[in-house]
Amino acid sequence: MPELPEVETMRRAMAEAEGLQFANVKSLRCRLKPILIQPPVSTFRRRAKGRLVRSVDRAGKRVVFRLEGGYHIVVEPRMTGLLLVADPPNKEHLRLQLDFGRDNGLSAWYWDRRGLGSVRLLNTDEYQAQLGPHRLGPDALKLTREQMRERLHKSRREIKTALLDQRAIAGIGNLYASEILHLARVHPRARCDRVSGIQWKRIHRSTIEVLETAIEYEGSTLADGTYRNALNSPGQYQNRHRVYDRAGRPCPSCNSGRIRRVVQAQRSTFYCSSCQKKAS
DNA sequence: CCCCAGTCCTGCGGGC
DNA sequence: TGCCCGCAGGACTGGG
Repeated sequence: MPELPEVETMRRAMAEAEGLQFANVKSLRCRLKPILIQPPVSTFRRRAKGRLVRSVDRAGKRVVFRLEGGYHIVVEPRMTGLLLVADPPNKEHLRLQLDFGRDNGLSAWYWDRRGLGSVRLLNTDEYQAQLGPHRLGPDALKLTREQMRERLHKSRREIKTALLDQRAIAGIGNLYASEILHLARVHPRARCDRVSGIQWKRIHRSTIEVLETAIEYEGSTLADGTYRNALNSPGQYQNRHRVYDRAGRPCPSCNSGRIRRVVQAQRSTFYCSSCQKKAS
């Protein structure tokens, strides 16, 4: 499930397109229900063709190709989407081909098993409306400790649920929220308005630490094997998971507590009840 | 403001 | 062995 580290890994592979012209988009339709492509491929191609790729950025959990003329190609992988430059895990879930430049250019494929993701071409206004600051908060790797506290500390929500709110902070998903709170030794059910200053400091530091390390390891590939980097190789951060999907096993920090699984906002949360506290 | 359940979609694995 | 059902959780929506 691509979160910030996985999407950042995709972005780095796609950065090869910087300085090239967008050349073509092709639909590789499989028999499955098609993903959302907006506008339809022929219009997409006509509007984007020949435009220079000024930069390849990340907006939370989306890869954004910024084209000249104010256009943006926004790739949103959601649960099972991948951007590849090599052979895909299989052919039947290939959805789209994106070509940049000429002979020595870049061809990228969008692959998506469940098909919940999307690829969209947005103009400036559409981009602002759909991914502007009122829809997407500051990036989890860029905001300061004080910004993080300021954006969350008045809320009565539980901290784990609040970390998933992309309007508050962009990029953290279900897996890394558990990992961050375990490293920070903060209970996932702690109410934001009862989290102490020292705990905010630890949450902020842990956010940077977990996400940066996960990027170094090129993200997490879980047991279902879905996530791959652009060369179709698995990530390695799953080998460093502290709590995620490890219910019943001993806590890697205190070694005495067992990792528990609970459900918050219809999602699994993993934590250690002996080292993660609601207040301090 | 916030919470919850439902929606999209496919493949896997548990249970019988 | 085979089939069905529930679950995985990204983002979003509508109702309370």
